[in-house]
Amino acid sequence: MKSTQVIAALEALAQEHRLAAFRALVQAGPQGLTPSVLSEKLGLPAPTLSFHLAQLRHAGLVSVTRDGRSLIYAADYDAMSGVVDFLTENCCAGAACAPASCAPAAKPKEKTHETPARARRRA
Amino acid sequence: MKSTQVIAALEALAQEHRLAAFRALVQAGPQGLTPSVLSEKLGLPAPTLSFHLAQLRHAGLVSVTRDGRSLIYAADYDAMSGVVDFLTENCCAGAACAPASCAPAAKPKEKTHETPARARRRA
DNA sequence: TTCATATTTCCATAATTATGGAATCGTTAT
DNA sequence: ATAACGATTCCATAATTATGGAAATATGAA
Repeated sequence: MKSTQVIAALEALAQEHRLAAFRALVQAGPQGLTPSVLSEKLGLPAPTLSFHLAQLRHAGLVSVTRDGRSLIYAADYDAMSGVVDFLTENCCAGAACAPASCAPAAKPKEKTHETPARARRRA
Repeated sequence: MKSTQVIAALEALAQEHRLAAFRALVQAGPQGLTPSVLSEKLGLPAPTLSFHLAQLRHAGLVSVTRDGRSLIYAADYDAMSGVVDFLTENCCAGAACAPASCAPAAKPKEKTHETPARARRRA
């Protein structure tokens, strides 16, 4: 996954209402939820919610399908998985950041480094 | 980890320069890097970098210590781990989103749901 | 058709975030 | 002291994002 995609996803999730919406969609599972249900659940006016859902959609985190007059938004698990993988591989010290469910690896050693200034001070 | 903290962390990482800085710090390991080194590495003017490092700091993703005239920024692995855990637990379908390094669990079943409109249409 | 419902787009406004030069602060060397 | 260095804060400006009412669009019902 490219870092620009990851940034888009993080940007999308880094907002109270969007994170809440996404969590609700994850909870709802593959069958998803309609904007009106989400609007009710989250207490957001329709245009505001629509704006946020569009953000999530553009970030590739949710998909939309139509069912009659309703749209159905559903979480894209693969996309989310990609984000988590990126963070785990690039932004954690490898295995050190694996979820608790995995056999926890040792944290990177705290080898206190010899900095120039410290050496100078001692001398 | 509270969702407000997670949002702060995602917000911090959802920016090109900050994500790059954080990745560099993760790569650098516990001994960290100074702003001048980062400034060089990322090609950012000092005040701009300082601004972004402050964001990362406020989000709790990096720590700062002083060594002589230099400051030393280091990635906070625990914080990052907390973020990944939150995303894995709350924003993926549980095990479905675990990193590839873990035994991959089955994806949530795509049980195509019976929506009201679909039922109506058939009737 | 005409009407009602679900949702989005449009738009103006408010609020937040990013940028980088100039000035400032803390630390070390002379 | 004073100079030099590393880094931050200050500040004005530009750019982006969020908000929600009003209007428009699409679909299905009467």
